[in-house]
Amino acid sequence: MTSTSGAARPLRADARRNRAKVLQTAYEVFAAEGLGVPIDEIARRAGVGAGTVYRHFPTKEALYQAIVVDRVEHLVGTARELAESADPGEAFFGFFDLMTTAGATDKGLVDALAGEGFDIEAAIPEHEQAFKDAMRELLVRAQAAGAVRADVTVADVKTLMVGCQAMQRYGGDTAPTRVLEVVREGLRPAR
Amino acid sequence: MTSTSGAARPLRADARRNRAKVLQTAYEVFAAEGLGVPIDEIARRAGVGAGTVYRHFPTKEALYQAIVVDRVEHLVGTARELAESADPGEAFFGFFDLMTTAGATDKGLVDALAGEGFDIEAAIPEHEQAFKDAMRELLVRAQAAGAVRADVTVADVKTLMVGCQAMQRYGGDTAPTRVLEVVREGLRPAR
DNA sequence: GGCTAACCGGGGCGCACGTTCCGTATAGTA
DNA sequence: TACTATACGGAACGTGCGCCCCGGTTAGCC
Repeated sequence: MTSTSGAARPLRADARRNRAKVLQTAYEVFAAEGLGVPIDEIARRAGVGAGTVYRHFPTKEALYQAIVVDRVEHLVGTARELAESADPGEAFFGFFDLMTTAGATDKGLVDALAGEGFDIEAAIPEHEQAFKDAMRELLVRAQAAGAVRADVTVADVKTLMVGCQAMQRYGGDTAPTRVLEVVREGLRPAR
Repeated sequence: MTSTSGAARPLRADARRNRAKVLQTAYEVFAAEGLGVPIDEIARRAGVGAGTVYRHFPTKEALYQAIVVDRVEHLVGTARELAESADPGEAFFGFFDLMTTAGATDKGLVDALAGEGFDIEAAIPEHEQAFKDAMRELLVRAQAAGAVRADVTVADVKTLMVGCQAMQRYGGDTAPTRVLEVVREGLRPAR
């Protein structure tokens, strides 16, 4: 939840407060209801005017870009921590679960990953890259340990994650446990 | 691509022609670009006025409901044919492929299944039911033949299909073959 | 050919949403 | 306390889209 870039003059106290409130509110609302929520609504829930939102984030896309970047950075951090852990297979599947769970709780992230509303890869290529790198680490280790089939690529895994997130979001009547279990099983080496 | 219900007075020739043109155009456009395309655009491409579209389909939702119903009926028919076929496992996975392929070529269907824009289950419960019944037939036979793990339900399979469609639609850089292969593998009985 | 009911087109209404503008309030400073 | 740069709020604007309406046209029938 930090700033966008280069150090401009320090914000006035009220401005910094409002910026934080907007960011926090937007994070919660987007996570709960997806990227379709109007700016006015976010402003209202944050207790500020719409103009204030636009002063801090020149465009709606800039707003959830800030949020998604933060989210992705966290995920990358977690992935790196997991890569240190003992069991490569456990680490990989732990991260896989984390990502799919994130999809269940954060509708905004799913929208973003699915390109619903804006295009991550084009908007923040370096974060996309960092994410892929972290995941590659987990993947190759798990594959070397024989926990994951050798022929899947990082792109495959990412695609599978998106699919699993869609399942979580969609499958209302299904317990998510079993469908995720199916995908995990499919990722294991052939019998 | 038939009518909605009860036999009203037969349509005039030009009306029937226009209705067909709209339906055909809408089918193609929705499939190619999803349900987000404006009615005016469909009217334009069909070579009619927007008013004409609304005379035949009182609402945008009614329009793609007509299309989705038609699509689902076809799929159910195919599922029943497959259920007759020799190898239950082949039949099941053949249908699974068919559904995921449908997702790749028909963006509108994916939107509809995912509840993006409207809710199938609420709108056309009897078709939803027929779809589930046909799929159950395929599933239990495949399970009895030991081709599919015994603990997955019809709802699970449907959820997995939606997920696979999302993968197709999303995974631009990935060859869809491998990710679908992973899911299929996961559906097989435990080793 | 003439008559009427059915149908057509496309302009227009209402609403939602992203974005901008400007008069007002306030934090920071001397 | 007085002064100013900075920030605030929310009314207002433009656009896009679903949907309706009405003057003109045409199919079907005598």
